[in-house]
Amino acid sequence: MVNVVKSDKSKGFSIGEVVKQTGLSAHTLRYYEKEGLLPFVTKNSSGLRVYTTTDLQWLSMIECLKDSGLQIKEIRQYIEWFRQGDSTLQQRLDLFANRRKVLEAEMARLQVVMNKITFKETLYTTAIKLGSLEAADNDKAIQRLKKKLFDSPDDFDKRIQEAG
Amino acid sequence: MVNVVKSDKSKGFSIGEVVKQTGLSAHTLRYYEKEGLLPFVTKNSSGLRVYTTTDLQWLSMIECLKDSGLQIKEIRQYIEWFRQGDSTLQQRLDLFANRRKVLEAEMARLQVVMNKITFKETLYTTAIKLGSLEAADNDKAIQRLKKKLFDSPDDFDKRIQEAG
DNA sequence: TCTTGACTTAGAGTTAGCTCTAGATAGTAT
DNA sequence: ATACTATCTAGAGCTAACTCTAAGTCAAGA
Repeated sequence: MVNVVKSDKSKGFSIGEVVKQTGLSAHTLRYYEKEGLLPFVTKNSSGLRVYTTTDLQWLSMIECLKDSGLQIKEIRQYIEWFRQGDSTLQQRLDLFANRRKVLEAEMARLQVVMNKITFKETLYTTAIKLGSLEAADNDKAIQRLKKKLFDSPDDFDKRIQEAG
Repeated sequence: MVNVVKSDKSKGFSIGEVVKQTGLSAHTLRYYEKEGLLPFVTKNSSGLRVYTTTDLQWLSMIECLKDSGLQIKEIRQYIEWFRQGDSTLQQRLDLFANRRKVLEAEMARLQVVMNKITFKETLYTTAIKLGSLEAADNDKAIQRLKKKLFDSPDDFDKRIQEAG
């Protein structure tokens, strides 16, 4: 009934099997390959792609690098460095060190946004309780919270309060 | 020498002044307006935009919502709710509550990525010290660290190790 | 043999969020 | 008067990362 492309597990996986394992679409897998992210994928005598366990490991690494905010072309650069061997260890270390710094900055940024959003959540909860946004804005507890959260010397909000 | 458009501070700011204050480009400010994010901006008798302090407050709010991951059309929706008054308090509260959940998930995700990147940084530091990536991979301390970080039951990396 | 379904390719289309261009106007400086 | 600068509009162009289309190949099942 079901027509499954068998790709002889000892030799690797078909693109359909990789789709199931990774959740990526076949389109995306071919796109990644065209962009140089999967330089190890081979084809069988019929022209079908055969993915090895190493290719799946690379897809996992690509996912990690993407999640860290790297662009496709930067991931390709990393893979090229990998293929060049130990002479590029320093470049790759630099890339990871830079990623860590970017991630740290991003997490700090998100924490600032989180504080603002949480304040708004409190503000609107109070507004619903009191019946209007204006009443909540004039609420003493809300004003104290706002002062506590945003009246630090270098916060932009000290000068320009957010609307809404 | 310098030709500054004077927009009578008591009545507001020119687009050039807003560019300086916000760091956004004039193109972007007009684009936001076209997309419905600045429905309060008026024009003077010459057809030039005049921004008020309220508009600057909205730009600050827009920045916050964008930073929280909201799309432009979702921000427009929020602004429409705001203009509709207290009858939409619940929708706005829901939006903020949802934002907080999304931000929490995003921060958790970033922490996972951070662990992986930090491991890679340690791995490559060791590789440079030992002279090759293979030597670092075989290093006992590295293997212990890898086991400690990634051998939890539901980590994908338990089954598919990352390459590179 | 015919059909089905998974695969192949080259290349076009999509989306978000800008970013820029061209040509016009209005006010200021020399 | 002339030049300069800031602004205006409509609409085209750009980038990243997909996402899809059309037309074709290939192997297995009824």
